[in-house]
Amino acid sequence: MEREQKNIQDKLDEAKHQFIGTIAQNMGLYGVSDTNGRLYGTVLFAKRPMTLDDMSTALGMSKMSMSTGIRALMEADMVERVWEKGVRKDLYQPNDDWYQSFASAFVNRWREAADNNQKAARQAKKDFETFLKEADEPYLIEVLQHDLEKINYALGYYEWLDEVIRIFESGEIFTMVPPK
Amino acid sequence: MEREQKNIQDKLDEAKHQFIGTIAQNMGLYGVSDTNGRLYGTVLFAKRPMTLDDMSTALGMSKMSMSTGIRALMEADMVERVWEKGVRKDLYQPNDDWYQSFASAFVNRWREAADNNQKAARQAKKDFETFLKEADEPYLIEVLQHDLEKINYALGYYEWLDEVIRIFESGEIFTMVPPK
DNA sequence: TTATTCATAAAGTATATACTGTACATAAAT
DNA sequence: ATTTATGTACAGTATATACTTTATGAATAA
Repeated sequence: MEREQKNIQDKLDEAKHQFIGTIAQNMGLYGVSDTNGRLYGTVLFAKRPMTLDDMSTALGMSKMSMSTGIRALMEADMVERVWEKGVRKDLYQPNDDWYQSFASAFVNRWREAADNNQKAARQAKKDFETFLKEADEPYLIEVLQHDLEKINYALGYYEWLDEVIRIFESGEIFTMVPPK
Repeated sequence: MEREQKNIQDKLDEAKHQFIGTIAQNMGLYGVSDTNGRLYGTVLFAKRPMTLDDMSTALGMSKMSMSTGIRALMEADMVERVWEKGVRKDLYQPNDDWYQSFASAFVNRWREAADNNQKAARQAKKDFETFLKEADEPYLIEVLQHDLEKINYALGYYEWLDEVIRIFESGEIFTMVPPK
């Protein structure tokens, strides 16, 4: 019987390992590397908050990697540091609001890019319009009009994108598609 | 006057270069590398469809890079090959439905990941439940229940994510947030 | 058929990224 | 005050990625 329980334990570890491997593989979408994904999975299934040394032995990797990895996960708000009486080492546990993590990952990635692009497009539009006033060679004028069309299209798109991002940013997405 | 027009042309090129640089920088979000982003920008503003040689001289990079770059952009549906009578070389022009590109980029990235994760979670749940039936050591049972909670949470999340992706996939997003 | 032009494959090189081991600074424990 | 434990900076190494040059195969033109 002892033997059999041991087998279950092994099989459980194997099943968890499998699952963690899969989600880690896809965690690049959240801006988290493969290895840090496995790190997150390990912390996620731990029954208790883990220390860097725990993680190091669990994954068979250097403590330094755990240190930098956990920092990345903290910045992505995927783990949090907790304090426990009498424990000197830093302890980490999963911050497992995946819905919020998704929204944050999405917004963080797109917000800055969208803003930069919009700003650049506005500047380009201003420039092009100035050039158009100065130009009098037909070919150049034609080119400028063509370019302005492109820019105006881009500006419309950025407005739209801005609105889409805002839906995730404000949490409005959670009323449109309610969490389960 | 000729001199002045030349100046405008230069300034225009500079302004375009600036804009292209900015959008290229952020195009990583679409799964497109920096350089391929500039390549797209170049094709976008070209007055006529471009050949690989055109691009090569425009960007000062090897033709081979243009070849692989343009293939990546084709796969991302950002450029298309066009045919012109009497022209032997392949010609490419921008496929500039940015709204659709955004939706595709989003869906392509998340759909497969979400499906994989969901599948893995279902499998894990099945495994865990089997183990739970077999187990009779209290500690092990406790661990299994803890793990099952995590998995059930994950499954709920994947359902939600699936629905979010579906909104972009089906184009429903365009009625929720109409293009400008 | 032969010659030429074009796109791409293969191999090589340079640059960036991820990980490790060692060493150090900080803070708790004695 | 001294020692010990803990997290992180730094430097070095290995692996992956991006780009170029050279070579090859396919298709058109002569």
